[in-house]
Amino acid sequence: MRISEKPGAGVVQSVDRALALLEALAESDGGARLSDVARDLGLPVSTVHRLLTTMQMRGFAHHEPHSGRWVIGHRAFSVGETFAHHANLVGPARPILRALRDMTRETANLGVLESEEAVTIAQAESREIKRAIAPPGGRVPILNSGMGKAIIATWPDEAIRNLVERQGLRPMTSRSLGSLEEVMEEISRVRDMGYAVDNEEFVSGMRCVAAVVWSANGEPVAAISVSGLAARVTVARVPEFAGSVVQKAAELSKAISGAA
Amino acid sequence: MRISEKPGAGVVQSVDRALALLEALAESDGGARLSDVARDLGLPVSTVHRLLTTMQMRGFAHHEPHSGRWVIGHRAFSVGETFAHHANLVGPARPILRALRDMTRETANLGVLESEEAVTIAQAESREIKRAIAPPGGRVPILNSGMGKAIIATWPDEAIRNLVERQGLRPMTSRSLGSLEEVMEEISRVRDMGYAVDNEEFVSGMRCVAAVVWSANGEPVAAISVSGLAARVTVARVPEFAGSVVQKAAELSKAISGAA
DNA sequence: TGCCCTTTTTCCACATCGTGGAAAAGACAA
DNA sequence: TTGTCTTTTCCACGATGTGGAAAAAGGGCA
Repeated sequence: MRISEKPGAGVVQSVDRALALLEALAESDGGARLSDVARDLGLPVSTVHRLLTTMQMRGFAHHEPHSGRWVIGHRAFSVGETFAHHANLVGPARPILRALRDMTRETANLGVLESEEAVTIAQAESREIKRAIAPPGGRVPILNSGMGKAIIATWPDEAIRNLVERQGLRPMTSRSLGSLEEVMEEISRVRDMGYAVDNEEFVSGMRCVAAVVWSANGEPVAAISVSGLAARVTVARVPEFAGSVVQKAAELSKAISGAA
Repeated sequence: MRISEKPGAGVVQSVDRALALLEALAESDGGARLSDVARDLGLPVSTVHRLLTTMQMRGFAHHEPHSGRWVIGHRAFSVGETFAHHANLVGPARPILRALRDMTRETANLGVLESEEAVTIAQAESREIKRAIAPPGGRVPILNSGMGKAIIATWPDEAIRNLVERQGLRPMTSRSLGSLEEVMEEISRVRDMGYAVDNEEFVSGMRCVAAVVWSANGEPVAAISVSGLAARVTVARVPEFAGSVVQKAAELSKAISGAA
């Protein structure tokens, strides 16, 4: 991997080289020797050495004392890990949310759990009715939300009971879940169907259908939902909406795992 | 995170800054804005902008078109991944860690030794308490860590003495091991029990129970642990946790031996 | 042991390259 | 519209990165 390409305008040469170097280390299996990477990149050893020691000081590169080989450092690992958090969810999700909005004509949402609440992190608003359960950034109790229920339905029963015990239930409308039994029944319904419904449990007059989104490493990281006025998102049409939501949730799961 | 520290000798300023920038992006949840990181790092916006676009060209940083926020790029992720030639460990470990997390409700960890420190390479976070001893990529001195002790307990005494002599002890809390005698006693305890306990020896208030994972050819390659607040992971419950940890460690050992 | 060869590390003078102020271009809100 | 914010571009200056070359550190081999 020569560093052939001339440093495009407005690019910091040394940084560009350092990143190329990181990539070279990543490719080399079992670490690379200074002089080898230098040759591969077509750079003077002294230059590569300086870059490597700089990256070593920040833990992005690591010099194996025994083999004398350079490998990717732990810091590069921990920094890269955070890529898997939800910042990168939003990007791929947007076109999917828009498609979902256009299929259903209702508002499409993407949400995650954060400190035990469901948080909407992206949204494609209905073109017809500008009213959402929660605006982007808005928080809803997990058990009063379709997205929340879709996510925790993947948890073991024990964890769910625990959650209920820890934070209690907050019935906000007459239809909100009011007891642990109701919660467990509802959860088993969600598991059977493969999607969750918020049936006017947070705001009356608003209904919502949600499905879970899986990360590459098998964690339920988010949920996608469609929400709208109960008068339009009728009980009868829920299965229809659910089909679209489940499909799009699967699409997003795939998108965030596939992209490398 | 100011970049305060003067650029040590022999370090490339721009590269050092770029790496600090990556760390800042990683820390900021949900991305950071140009002017904010610039302020945080104490650097001119134009400089930060130049560094970011450089990193963007290589996919290490990514500019969310909608929110205008900068996040860690996919390349940083894929490069960081290779940190572990232990990759073949991490894959099989994930479902096992999740199961362990669900059995215990505490955070489950997988770690290896690297250049004489214990490094966490995978984790299933507790759903209830988001606080870990070390995040993925985090390093802990071997003798202040349950995982570290579990692994070196398989070494001959001579090698352990040698390690202690070479790197000394770093008592980080009042309970940390403080002398070679204490270490050897502790190690023999670990051997008797078949698991290691970090009893607030690295961070006070955090306790951890660990067991070793064996490779197909009988090398102690890793350790699995459960860690949590000392108030929840009480001394009385340690044997209970240990049962789960030992079981899961054995399961992983088997999984990585059976699989090619 | 001593010698030779390879690789890593340090050093330093030169000028390239990164720097950061400032101005321009956008982006929103009122 | 106008004002205030942020992002992006530009450019002259000199601090900073560069790479050749020399010194140091390994590592076989006899």
